[in-house]
Amino acid sequence: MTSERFTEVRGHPLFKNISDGSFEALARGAYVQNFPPHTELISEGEAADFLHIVLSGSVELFCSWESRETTMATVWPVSAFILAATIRDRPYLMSGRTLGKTRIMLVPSQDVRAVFESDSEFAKAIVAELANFYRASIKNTKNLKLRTSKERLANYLIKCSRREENCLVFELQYEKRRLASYLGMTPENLSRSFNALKPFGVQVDGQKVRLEDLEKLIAFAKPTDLIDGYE
Amino acid sequence: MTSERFTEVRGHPLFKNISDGSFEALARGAYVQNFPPHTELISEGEAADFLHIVLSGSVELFCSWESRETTMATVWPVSAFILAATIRDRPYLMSGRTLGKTRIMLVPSQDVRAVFESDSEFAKAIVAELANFYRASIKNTKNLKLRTSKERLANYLIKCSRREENCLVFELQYEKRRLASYLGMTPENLSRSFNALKPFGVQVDGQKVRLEDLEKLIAFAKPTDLIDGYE
DNA sequence: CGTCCTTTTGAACATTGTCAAACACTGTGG
DNA sequence: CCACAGTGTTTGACAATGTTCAAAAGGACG
Repeated sequence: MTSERFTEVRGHPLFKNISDGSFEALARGAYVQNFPPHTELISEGEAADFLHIVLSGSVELFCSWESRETTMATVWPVSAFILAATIRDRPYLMSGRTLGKTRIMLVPSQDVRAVFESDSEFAKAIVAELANFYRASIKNTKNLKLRTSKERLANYLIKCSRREENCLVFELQYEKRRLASYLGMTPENLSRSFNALKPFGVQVDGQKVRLEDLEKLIAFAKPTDLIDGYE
Repeated sequence: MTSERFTEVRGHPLFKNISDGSFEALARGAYVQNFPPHTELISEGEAADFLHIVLSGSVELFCSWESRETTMATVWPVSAFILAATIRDRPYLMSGRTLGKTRIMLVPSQDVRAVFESDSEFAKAIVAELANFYRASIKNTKNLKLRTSKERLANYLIKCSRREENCLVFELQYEKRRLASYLGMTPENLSRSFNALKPFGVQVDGQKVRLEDLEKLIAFAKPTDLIDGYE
């Protein structure tokens, strides 16, 4: 039974409500591959031949232009990426590389498009997923255009804390240089921004972060669901 | 015959392939309204009660946070906006105001969601639309994070020229203060950026722009479809 | 002709980026 | 176990970029 091969992804919002037949059709041409750290999986400009789904590890999505580079997002399990390029049969707009050792499920784009045409439950799930992606991207733009780098960092830290039930001590999920790039600044500037947040109770030691006065930090950062909400 | 009321939008990608019955269902509760210039149609945070479609005039989408404001996009006829909020039944992430005198078609969100559930052609059209919006937003983020303000302006001008069959003389479509905000800078900085582009053949007089050396400007701006493409 | 608004210009300032060096951390190989 | 290279982080001095404030110039419109 083919559909039992990919139980890990069956519960993902994209596949939860589709028929067994549709899932079979997707699973038939799909395969799972293991990648070592720092492997470039896709490059911007390439044809979108496969829908990628991260099963374990993580993938950094980044973009380049004229020898500059910026981190756009990090994808954690279990999530799909480059869905829009796949469904529209357009070239990737972002490149992707593994951070740690990473397991990826690859589904041929033509199969995704075929099932999209035939299974309206799948089409609906794709609409929900794309709408969420779009709204996340709009929030990101607001964050970039309306806030200074210090404010972006403060709100990022609050978001980390919220994600772990408002825990006041946590580890940064990835290197500071990547975090800096994600937040739209240089590593040097990130380092200085951390220092500038000390008066608001932000303590950093390596990857460990302690928020000693969340109230004060929130008063400074002024987070709002319209920018910082998970949806 | 209800469906003959809204012939202007029948050819829009969202509605082109849907059944007459579906179009009727959308048209039944829909209405068209005229708005004077500078009228706020929607405010971020509000419930998305209607899908908006610009029939004539134009609408500025903008966002605010802590007394700062930024222009996110301008919507021209015939285009829908805030589709993602409508379909997901979430609050608006952006506010919208008319620029000139503007005619808007308003379709109740619940009708949009109902037809989305019943008509798979409509669902497919929505997928295409959302995917395009998402990719446009990613391109916008790349533009903001990878380029300086001068480079953003140069590429914007090239895009204007391209839109009019590479015409070297054209008018800016809206005020410079809005353009500045859209490009992520202050009006003062925009003014200086225009001056800084003079060596590349950029001549500005009021709203009129002349590109006297497109080759040179392109050599400076280095446009790419992966950021500047219309799709 | 004035009034209001936008745009431009200038100067001071703030923020962010660049470059170079020091430092810390990690893992390797002797 | 230590020396060492390689990488990432922090710091300082400086440069570039972008913002703010104030004022002048230009346009639109009654």
